[in-house]
Amino acid sequence: MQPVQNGLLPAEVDDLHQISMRLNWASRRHFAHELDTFGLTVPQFIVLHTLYRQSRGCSMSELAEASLQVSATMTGIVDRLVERGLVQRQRDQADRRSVHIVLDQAGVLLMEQIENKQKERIAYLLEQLSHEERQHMIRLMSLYLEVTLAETGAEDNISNIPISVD
Amino acid sequence: MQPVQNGLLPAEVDDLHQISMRLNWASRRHFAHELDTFGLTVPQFIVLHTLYRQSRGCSMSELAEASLQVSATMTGIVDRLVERGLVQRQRDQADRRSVHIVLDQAGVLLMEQIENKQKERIAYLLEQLSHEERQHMIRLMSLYLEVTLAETGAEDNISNIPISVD
DNA sequence: TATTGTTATACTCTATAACTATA
DNA sequence: TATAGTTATAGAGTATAACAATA
Repeated sequence: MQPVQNGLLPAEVDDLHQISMRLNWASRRHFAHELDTFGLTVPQFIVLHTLYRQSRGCSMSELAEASLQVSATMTGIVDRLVERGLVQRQRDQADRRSVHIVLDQAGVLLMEQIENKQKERIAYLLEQLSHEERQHMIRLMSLYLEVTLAETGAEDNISNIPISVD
Repeated sequence: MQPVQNGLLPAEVDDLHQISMRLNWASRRHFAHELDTFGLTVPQFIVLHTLYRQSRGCSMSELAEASLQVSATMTGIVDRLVERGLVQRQRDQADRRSVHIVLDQAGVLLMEQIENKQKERIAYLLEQLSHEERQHMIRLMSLYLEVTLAETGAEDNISNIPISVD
């Protein structure tokens, strides 16, 4: 219980360390099981989500960067999404090396279903809090996300893809 | 911007939905890369962490439950930890069906290193907040964890293993 | 019969390295 | 020569089903 800096207590560090590790793992498992009921894996969902928010589509390299993946991994994930008819590969006419990925109609419908279900769960959580606490939660989790992304070396990520093509 | 219930705004739901998804994915990737520098995978670390906090060891089924995994998966993970000399398998004399897993000396040393490094990162994050905000963060993330665990159907988890053997 | 744990199997993710096609 | 993407390869996690040993 010795103060360290800025009044920071070792017990606070221990608590948040423990909680963040447990939350990371429990969320991962929960997320995977929830998506499994829709026949999706987590990485597949991340790709669909990226495309869902970028309705004009993405190149493979943009998808890879947004998903924090190398391009070879992205090839396999997109292969399976194409097989399921959720996305389409389109050759770029301007630069024929590039491949443009777009959501298919079935992909859009699936994402609407999934995101609605996810938001119900978030709403349930937030209903237990006051308006002030909700704002606090959003701010603190954003901070946590920023610190995490900064260490991962990603300037940006899935919700805010660095698109240079325009 | 229509209030829904308890003054909850759709925009708040959207924000937290977006943030929690991004945080889930970014943490997963960050966590995996950090552990890779120690030659570990995330599931391997979860098992080591469970044993680290339960110094008397665990049975395979306890490990599986604490890690939110089925036992067949646990067998493979423990196999690799044994090969690396981080844990040991011991036959239980009382019930010879049961296998007791304990951390090896090398496993203890490795966990000390890793957890210290992780706590440095948490401390860096917390130093940016006031004491009140830190307490808020701990409380709100605990709440989030609880809701997640409740939906996963786990009464308990990695830090608080349901040990009946005693 | 029931329980504990392992084996067999099949699929997905992941990274690295080598490769093709295009610029 | 450099870039975009794919293929080949190897290893790890995951779940289901079948199985062996023990209770």
